[in-house]
Parts: sequence; structure tokens; C-alpha cells
Amino acid sequence: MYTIGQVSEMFNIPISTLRYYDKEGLFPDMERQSGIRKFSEQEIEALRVIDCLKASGLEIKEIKQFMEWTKEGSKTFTQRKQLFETRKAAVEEEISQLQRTLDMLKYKCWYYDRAIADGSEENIFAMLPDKLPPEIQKLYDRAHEI
Amino acid sequence: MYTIGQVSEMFNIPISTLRYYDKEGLFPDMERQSGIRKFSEQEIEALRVIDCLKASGLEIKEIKQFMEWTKEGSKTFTQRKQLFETRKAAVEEEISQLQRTLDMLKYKCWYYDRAIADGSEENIFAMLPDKLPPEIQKLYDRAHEI
DNA sequence: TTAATACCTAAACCTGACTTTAGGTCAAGG
DNA sequence: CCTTGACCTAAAGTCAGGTTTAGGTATTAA
Repeated sequence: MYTIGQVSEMFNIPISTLRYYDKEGLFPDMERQSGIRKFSEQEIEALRVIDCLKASGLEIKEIKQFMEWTKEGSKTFTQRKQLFETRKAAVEEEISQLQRTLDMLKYKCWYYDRAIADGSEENIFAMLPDKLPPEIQKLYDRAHEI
Repeated sequence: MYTIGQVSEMFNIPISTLRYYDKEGLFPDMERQSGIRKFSEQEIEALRVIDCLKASGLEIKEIKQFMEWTKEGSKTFTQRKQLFETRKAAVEEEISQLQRTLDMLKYKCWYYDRAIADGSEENIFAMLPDKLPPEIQKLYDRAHEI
């Protein structure tokens, strides 16, 4: 059993945030001893799941919904599984969006490297839009699909 | 030259957002014809960069800073390059964070698949924390480093 | 005994990134 | 001529996800 201060240290989350999560219903079964929150292994695992679902793009109230399903027992297994499948797809999509972001960033890194070496952008302008070095052209094209 | 309505369609960004970006100084050189915004190729490329920098985690005012550097010409090449290098590192870090998120999501998908098949979580509890099937154990361990 | 710590609540406040509202200009078509 | 549609502004409003404030309790340490 941990106090709020210990959990705050362990996860590097402000105490105020943990209280806010509790107020929003993310720890529906948390015990108290004379008013003081006691975080058990259950709440620790909940916190790992909260971090994960939040990182996957879920809002606090949707996470609360999940915590309520958990309380309802085995009859919500299917909903819970569905939620994780959907989140998995969303994160995979976000990663591939970030890969495209990375293509633009790599292109711009090359661009300014080159501009610094040349002292101007003139030489690069002359290569645009389709006479860039092959590897760079790929990055440029993926970053300029729109 | 495009009107705000055309750009809104091309990029699927609300007109109100484009006006907001303009007000925040993200198109410092944009021309107007009798008060009406004219988006040239320069603003179109700016918009691609805005999307990219935003996706990399930058705030609007930091993007404005970048646009100001662009106006200052070749003497800011180094700052601009540095910015893109930093953003590249940040996005790489975020992707690897999302990979860990994905590990948790995959573990939970397995978990509920199994719970549905068994009709209860009992069998899974018996395998925790270190007797899970090898592939699943890897996911579990990466998702439970804290 | 008093002072420092760690906990508690309710409610107000904050921030970033938009969005909505209310009111106006201007050109083209019926 | 008048109405429709696409543009404009300034200012207020919204929303999520916290954070801060103000005031209080309970335990421990000197």
C-alpha cells in the first residue's frame, strides 16, 4: 500500500494530478484510511493503464468509462478488448503519421545543412522540385504529398 | 495564388484556423488584395511546415519564432537547422514512447482474448508476473518497467 | 508545546488552441 | 435592385487537463 506522495514519486506525476484523476473517477475502488488514500497494486496497475490509454489519445472520461467496465466484471470483457484493439489501431496510425513528420524534419535538416555549406538557398532552389539527390528526393516527396 | 477557402479545402483545415494562424503571425509575408488574403506557394509550404512542427510538439508561438527567423535570411540558417535537429530527436523519442504504449496495448489485447476464451481472469492471474507465454512476457515486461 | 510534514477538500484559476458571434464589405447573378 | 456567397474584423466563448489557493486535520520530532 502506497501513499499519494509515494505514488507521485514513483510515477513522476504531481500529487495534484493524482487527486484530479481520483476526482474524475479513475480509481473507483481505492481504499481510504481515516480519509487518506491508500494506493494498492490495483491502483498502480490502473495508473499504468491510464498512462497507456492517455498516450493512445483517449480522454479522461473515456478512461473512466473503462474503469467502470472493469468493475462490472466478466460481462464487459468484450467491450474492454474492443477498446484496446481500437487504441492499438489508433497508435499504429499515429506512429505512421509521425514517420511522415520525420521525413519532413529530415528533409529540412538536409536543407539547412546544405544552405549553411553553400551560404545560400540558391543551389537548392535549382534542384526543386524533382532534381534533389535520390534519398532526399524520397523524403521531400513523402513530405509534399499535399 | 489561392484564397483562404481554397487552402481550407486543400489542407482540410477550417477557415477560422487559417485566420487564427495568420493573426498569430505564422504567415508574416502574406499578401492581400483589397483586404483579402492571397496564399502563394510560400504560404502553402509554410503550412506544410506548420503541420510538421505542430506534429513534432511545437507551440504556435515557437512556430512564429521560426517564421521570423526565415524572414531574417541566411544569418539564421544555423538556428533553423538546430530547431529541426531538436524536433527530429523529439519525434524519434515520441515514436519510441509510442512503441512502449503499443506493447501495453498488445498485452491487454492478448489478456482479454484469453479472458474471453477462459470465461475468467483466473488462469491469467496464475501466470503473473513471470509465467506468461514468452512473446507475451516480453510485452508485459516492457509495459511494466515502472 | 509548538512547529514541521504530509495528508485532505472545494472552488477558483490557468493555458493553449481554437471556434463562435456579431457586425460589416464587396462582386456576381437573377 | 437585391440577395447570395465568399471574404473581412474584433472580441468573446469553449474545452481539456490540469494547477493553485485557502483553509483544515493528524502525526511526529525537538
